[in-house]
Order: sequence, then C-alpha cells, then structure tokens
Amino acid sequence: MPIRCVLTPDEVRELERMADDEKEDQSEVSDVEEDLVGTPLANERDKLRAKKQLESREREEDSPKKRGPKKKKLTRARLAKLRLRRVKANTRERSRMHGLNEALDELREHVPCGQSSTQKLSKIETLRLARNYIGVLSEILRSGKKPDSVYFARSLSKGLSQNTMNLVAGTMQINPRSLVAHDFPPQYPSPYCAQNYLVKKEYSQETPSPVWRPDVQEASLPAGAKYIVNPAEMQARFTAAMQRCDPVDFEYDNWFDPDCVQQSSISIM
DNA sequence: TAGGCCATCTGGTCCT
DNA sequence: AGGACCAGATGGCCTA
Repeated sequence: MPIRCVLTPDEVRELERMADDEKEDQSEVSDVEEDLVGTPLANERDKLRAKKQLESREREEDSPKKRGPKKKKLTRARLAKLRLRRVKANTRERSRMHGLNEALDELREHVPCGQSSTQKLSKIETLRLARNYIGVLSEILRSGKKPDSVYFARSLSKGLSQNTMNLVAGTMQINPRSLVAHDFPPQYPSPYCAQNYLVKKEYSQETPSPVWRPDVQEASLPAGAKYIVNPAEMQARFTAAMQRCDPVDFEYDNWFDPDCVQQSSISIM
C-alpha cells in the first residue's frame, strides 16, 4: 500500500531544526499559504479560492475586531512546527490503525472460516461473523446440545454477504443453497429434515402457525412445545404460498429441531 | 467498468 | 499542548 507524505528521518530532523529556530526566523507566512502547504489537494482551483479568501480578509481588516483568542502570526518556524505535528499525528494514526487491524487478525483466528486460505474475511464480515458465532455458542451453552451443521451455518450466516455465506457453507461442507432464505427446507439430505419435526416458538392456539397441525397430540410433543409440523408439509405449504404470492411468515431462525435442543429449553423458545 | 474494500491523510473534538 | 479517537475524503487494488 503506497504511503504518501512520509518524510525521511533527515527531513524530520530538518523540520525539528526549523521549529527550534523560531527566534532567528520571524518572517511571516500568510494564512492562505498555511491552508495550502502540505496539502495534496493544493491544485489550481484551490489556489484561486485561496486568493479570493486573501482579498476577503484584507477587506475585513477595516471592520471591528472579532472576539476570541488572537490568531498567532504564522512564521516559517511555526509552519514547520505545525507540519511536524501533522506528520507525527499521521504516524500515530497509522500505528493506531495497524493496531486495530492486528486485533481484527486475531479475531479472525477465533471465528469459523477466519483463516480461509482462499478468501480473507473483510473487517465488517469478521465482526458480523464473530457476533453470530458468539450467539451460536451462547445457544449451545444454554441448550447443552450441539446444533446440526445446517442450523449452525445458518446462524453463522445471518447478515453476511453471499461470498461469506459460500465460505461458511464450504467450510461446513454443506450446500450453499441451504443457507438461502427462500430455500426451505434445505435441499440437502439431512437426517434432521427427513426424520424429525420442527417447532415454532411464538405461535399458540390463539395465533396458530400457518403450518399448525391440530391433529398432532400435544402429549407427543417435547415439554413446552405446542405445535409441530413435518418438513415435507412445511415445504408444500411454503411452495403454495410462494405461488400465490402471499406474504410468507416463515422466519427460519424461529424454527427449531427438537432433537437439537434439550426438552427443558423448548418452553422458552 | 462499477462497486466493495482498504490504507492513508486530514481536520475536528475531547480529554489529560 | 499534545495525544487519542473519529469520520470524511481520496486514490489504489481487486472482482463480479
């Protein structure tokens, strides 16, 4: 990455010498020059604007004095001092950002896919993935059970870009399509989808789920779970709703596989 | 070629 | 006064 406006040690020493030489050099530099010196954008247009500013300030000299601290005259020595301060500030800022990047690199080492050899996670994706990862780990701690790989990958992929989703899917060795919102149930051979039920948390008898199955006996459900539906039926209803262009109230993250969580935790889902 | 990501510079603000 | 932090601007690189 190119580094601009970096002074050599000799140049820094020269600036420091000039800054220390304030008593010997009291020649004034105009404020307009101050605006321009050291600025990469000091092009012709800026110079023209500066000239107008200078003319404007000359007119203001006849007007009453303004309040506030008197502006110091800008000598060449003071100019050198200011420039040195800017150079130092730039160095500190660079160092600060490098520290931030090092911290992000360390974070990448602790998140899934963070050390991919094919694609480096961007900063924002690293933070999002870390957030999701913390959420999944918390859920595991709470439930005491390990989720299946698709649920795990889906949870990790919330809010991530398609590229990162693909990376997650690749790492988990699952079909990336199974992470796409409108691809439910996932198009992959999963014993969970094939054999188990899904439970949705916020629906009740008063506000039944669109896939509520009243024929299922509550006694056969895990403790706390009220309604269940098998994936095949859910797929059929979902497809039909899509064909009718009905608003589909399927929020996948709210569906849980009872076998993935302890029964005692079902009630608070 | 447009858009995303990044490093860097810069000036402003807050704090010590 | 000077350092830390922040956000905007800018330009380079890369990829779809």
